[in-house]
Amino acid sequence: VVVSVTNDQPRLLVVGENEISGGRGDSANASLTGGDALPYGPFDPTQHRTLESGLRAWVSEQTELDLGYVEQLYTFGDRGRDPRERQGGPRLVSVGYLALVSETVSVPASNAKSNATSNATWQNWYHFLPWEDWREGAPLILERVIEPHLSAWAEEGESEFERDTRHERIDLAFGFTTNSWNEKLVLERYELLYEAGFVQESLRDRGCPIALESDRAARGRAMLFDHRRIAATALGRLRGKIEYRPVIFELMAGEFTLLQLQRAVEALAGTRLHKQNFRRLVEKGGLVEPTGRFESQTGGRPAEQFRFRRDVLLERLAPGVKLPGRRHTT
Amino acid sequence: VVVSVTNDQPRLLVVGENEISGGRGDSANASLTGGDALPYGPFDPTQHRTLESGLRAWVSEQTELDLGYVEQLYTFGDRGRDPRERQGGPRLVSVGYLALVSETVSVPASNAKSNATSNATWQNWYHFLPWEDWREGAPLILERVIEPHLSAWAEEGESEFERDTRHERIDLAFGFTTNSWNEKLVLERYELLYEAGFVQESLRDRGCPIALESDRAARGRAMLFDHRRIAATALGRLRGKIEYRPVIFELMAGEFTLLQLQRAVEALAGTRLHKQNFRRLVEKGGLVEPTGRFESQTGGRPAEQFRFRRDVLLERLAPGVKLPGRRHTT
DNA sequence: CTATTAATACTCAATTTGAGCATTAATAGA
DNA sequence: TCTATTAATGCTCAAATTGAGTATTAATAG
Repeated sequence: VVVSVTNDQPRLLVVGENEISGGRGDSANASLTGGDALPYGPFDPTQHRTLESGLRAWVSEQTELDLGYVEQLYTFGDRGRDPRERQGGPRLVSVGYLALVSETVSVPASNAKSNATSNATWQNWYHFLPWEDWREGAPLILERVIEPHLSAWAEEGESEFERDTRHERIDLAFGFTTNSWNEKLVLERYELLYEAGFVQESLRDRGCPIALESDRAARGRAMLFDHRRIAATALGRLRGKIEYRPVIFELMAGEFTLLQLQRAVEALAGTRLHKQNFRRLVEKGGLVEPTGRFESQTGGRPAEQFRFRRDVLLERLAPGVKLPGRRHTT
Repeated sequence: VVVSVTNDQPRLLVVGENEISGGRGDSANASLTGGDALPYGPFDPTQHRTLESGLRAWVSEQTELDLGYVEQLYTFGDRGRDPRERQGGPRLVSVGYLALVSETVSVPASNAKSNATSNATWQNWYHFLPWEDWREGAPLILERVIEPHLSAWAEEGESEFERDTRHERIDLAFGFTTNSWNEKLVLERYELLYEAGFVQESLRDRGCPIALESDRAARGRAMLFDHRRIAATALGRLRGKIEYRPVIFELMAGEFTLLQLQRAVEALAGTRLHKQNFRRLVEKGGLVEPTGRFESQTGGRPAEQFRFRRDVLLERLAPGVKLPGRRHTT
């Protein structure tokens, strides 16, 4: 999951429209077009000393990108991840990694090195998980489309216990009745939507041939295999990590204004923050130092430019950027 | 990494003294006895739908234990994890899991089901990582043995830059000069000790035949392969998780006094806590409810017994047990 | 010259945290 | 029975952190 932030949007490196080769004319045929895919590839143990070095080599082979920060995300090994298993394909186990790429480095990856299969592009993360972006307030689709769908699904439960459990899970993840949104529960929300048959992948994986045509925007774009689940795992993890490690700076250019920094955090967190308090935390935390230069194309008063104080990584356990109370006011 | 807490000690399920079959009479021979091992086994994709279900089945096959809480830890795939690779053995990739077992359930696993290879026992976690237990104050070995060893190693760096970097890493992880201990940096500390040649595994992996006889207690018990690193990963992860998820209750019996709960947290965190503040946090967090029963074998005033309020898991995102300031006073 | 967009400085109340004192209720041993 | 000991439990208080502003300053676009 290769991430960057440009134009105040979180972006994912995506290798477009994949064809799954495999089944020939059987019922699973409807699912052969997997949609966008996360970049993935085989690991060759004879070539690479570690999983991470294999990943880095593979990415720089496929794209122009040089990954900076990389961390292991999760290992996915459920049966049926790759529908070709049904046609006797091998059981794939994928070790997912999260990689952060700085804004300046992020060359559009389409100029891949002489590799026909690689047509990678940067896509807005929220195209795949549209309900996760609360920066302009609660997304309308939540109340209009998602809540009714999930409620109906909860009521379909066999037993009263199951119905109750479903309602509780929904409420915890989406906060409909408590009116509270926890931006970190990305995976929990995706899993509910998958179970409830709201996202295309769940129908596809059940071998259901019908594509969901209504509310396409609300359902988000489908991805190959379980890649959308992996993308959700990554977003949840990153939203958590931002708060306790200074990973946000891996996504910034070398110099930035505090508002630019705030916008990047907001883009990933999917919420707006209180500006003054955000500054207080960042500056008090000793995470940045002023460069003395000013950015004057701000459209307002020029903002001082800052850089990340890399030394804090050594001085102490650098704390990351707390989300200072999601802004409820101006 | 199967964990429980008994008698105020964190314990690990360990399958004793493993013989690594493989090399015959070459220089690597000295390393053939791997020491204690974490329970591990193969994953059979034809038998199991998910990695986790494979793990559960395998553990209940090998031991009497029924795992409760299970979470994926990390996937280990570095070259050389298994020294038999050098003799043409396969490259192993291990998906590590952390499992928590409640005190009452934790039948000593030695009565394994008709399985000759399994002679599992519960071992004190700190036998393997003795420098991590600060409950009786800073371990003496830190100042007496570890600090000198690490300093010497730092000074052996080739360049000034490398020496500086080493000193800074040491200081961040162990807090020698800042006099601050971050209990979560377990893996960072283990890695430094490994790099510095302090733990037996690092000499073993370099093919060095000499066993470290001096300061055996300070070095902790060695484990098979990279299992001690895995154990360190698990301890760091668990110490973090306790604070933001109510996982500690997975390790408790159904009913417990608040002091018992505190002792369990302290056992894992490796620090002492301020009793009154601990109670305040637990009770205010709504994590427990009184049963009305009292435990009178406390040696003092009888303590009320509590149970975990499982409902909090559904009501809201239950917060876990913050470590209320490591106690500096009485 | 003015409206607009931000940056930046400062305030203030509510909460949370760290540390401790005091009181109560049992048990073990003299 | 009396006393020392071990804990549980109740309560206080100051310091630090957080949430939510107000006010002021400095640019640009039209």
